[in-house]
Amino acid sequence: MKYKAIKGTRDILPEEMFKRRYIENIARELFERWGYLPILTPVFEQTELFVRSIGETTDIVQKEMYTFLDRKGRSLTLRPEGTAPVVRAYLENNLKDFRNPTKLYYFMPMFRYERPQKGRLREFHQIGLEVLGARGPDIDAEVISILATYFEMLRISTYEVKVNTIGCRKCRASYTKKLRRYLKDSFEKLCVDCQFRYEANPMRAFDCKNRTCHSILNKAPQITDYVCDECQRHFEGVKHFLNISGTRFTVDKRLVRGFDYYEKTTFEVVSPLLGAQSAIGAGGRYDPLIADCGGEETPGIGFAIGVERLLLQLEEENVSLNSIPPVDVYVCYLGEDLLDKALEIVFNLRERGLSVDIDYAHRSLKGQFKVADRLKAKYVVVVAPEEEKMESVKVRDMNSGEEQIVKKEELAKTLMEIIHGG
RNA sequence: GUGACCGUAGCUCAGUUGGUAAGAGCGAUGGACUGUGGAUCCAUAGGUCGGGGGUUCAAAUCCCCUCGGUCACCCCA
Repeated sequence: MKYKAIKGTRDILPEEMFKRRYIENIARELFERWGYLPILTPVFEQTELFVRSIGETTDIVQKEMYTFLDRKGRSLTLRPEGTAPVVRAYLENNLKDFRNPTKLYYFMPMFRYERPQKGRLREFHQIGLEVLGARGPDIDAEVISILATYFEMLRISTYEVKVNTIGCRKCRASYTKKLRRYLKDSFEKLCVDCQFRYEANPMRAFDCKNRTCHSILNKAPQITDYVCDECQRHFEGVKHFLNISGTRFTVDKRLVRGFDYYEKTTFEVVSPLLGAQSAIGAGGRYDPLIADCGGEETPGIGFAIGVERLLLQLEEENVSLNSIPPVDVYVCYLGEDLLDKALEIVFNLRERGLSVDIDYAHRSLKGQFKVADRLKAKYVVVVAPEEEKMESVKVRDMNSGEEQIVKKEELAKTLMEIIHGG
């Protein structure tokens, strides 16, 4: 084979497409019931949008973006995440005048140049949701609880919702000083990554899995103990409203997000079943982002779910999803000269709304039945000379094996009745 | 970007110390059953042994490079 799907990408074949459509449909149904509307943004954007929103020093911007020049030398980037594009679209289209707050959801592919592993691809898909223009902790709780509700609707049970606050820019600045002061004494013991983080963003050290770092950070001052009064009140509010909504969650003081635009509330849904890439969904509040993108001061919050990880989780939990649906009727014909008659029936039944198929590979009758079986056909209609003489066909119930002769003029009605009516 | 393991038919795999082993099962197609599927039996098709180079009389097998996969680090959905 000459060509292959490029590293970290894959084809999504029919069987998986139906599973994806199922989880997508559940998301649509749920999100729209809660007042969220769909949006789709272009796969690429000006590189600058991502650099400024996600943050110059983040891994995504520094080494994971698919960035290229177009034919006029403009730098473009395949979107690595959904929030910045949605914010851009919100501002560009003045969506605040359409609905305020603006509640949106999306289902889009994302691109990151990473080394593929379980639950991590270079092209992957996210189901995401954003609320622009709502400031209070009540909306934070709504966003987190819709995420949890979604998992419940999918019958996922082995997961945990973690919630934290990372403070706003003001309180984070003073906290960062305190954290640096604490880390200074053990600086030599930190791993090289954390030594780098010490300067760039010391809070990220809480994510470090290095044992030494982990134990050092265990005794470090916690952001939750140092946030300003407003952030503290906000966080208490989030927990309060989460309790009202009946959402189960745990507070994880080590939960830090990787994008610069987050502040205050952060949250994550993790599963113990997925290996190293355990976050199925995650998000947070990003109040500074909209102003950073050139809009007026507007609060925002949202999350994204990794579709491939969600599918892995469903697999791990043995949740059975409908895949390729069976056909209602498979039409067989005995002899080439009855093809015309068979096709008339096929078109007629399709017009009535039944899913109908026929053999185009000129198989023997037995071969046609085998195909019917493989397609899980509920009924087979046989067009054959003997019945044709009586303007009739034979109808076989593929489950029971029972057969009956049916007048052609009554065929559609009869089939509609036994398939839908019964 | 780093490391470990792994690439043989559409799928799952077997292939001995390098020496007629290019093989099995499943699947596909056809037949036994000339008008009937899900069972059985038979037959057929399908492979540059991931790719390239090297060692050798001889390479799926040994060596090097490369591409890809898997998992972990890292990062994150």
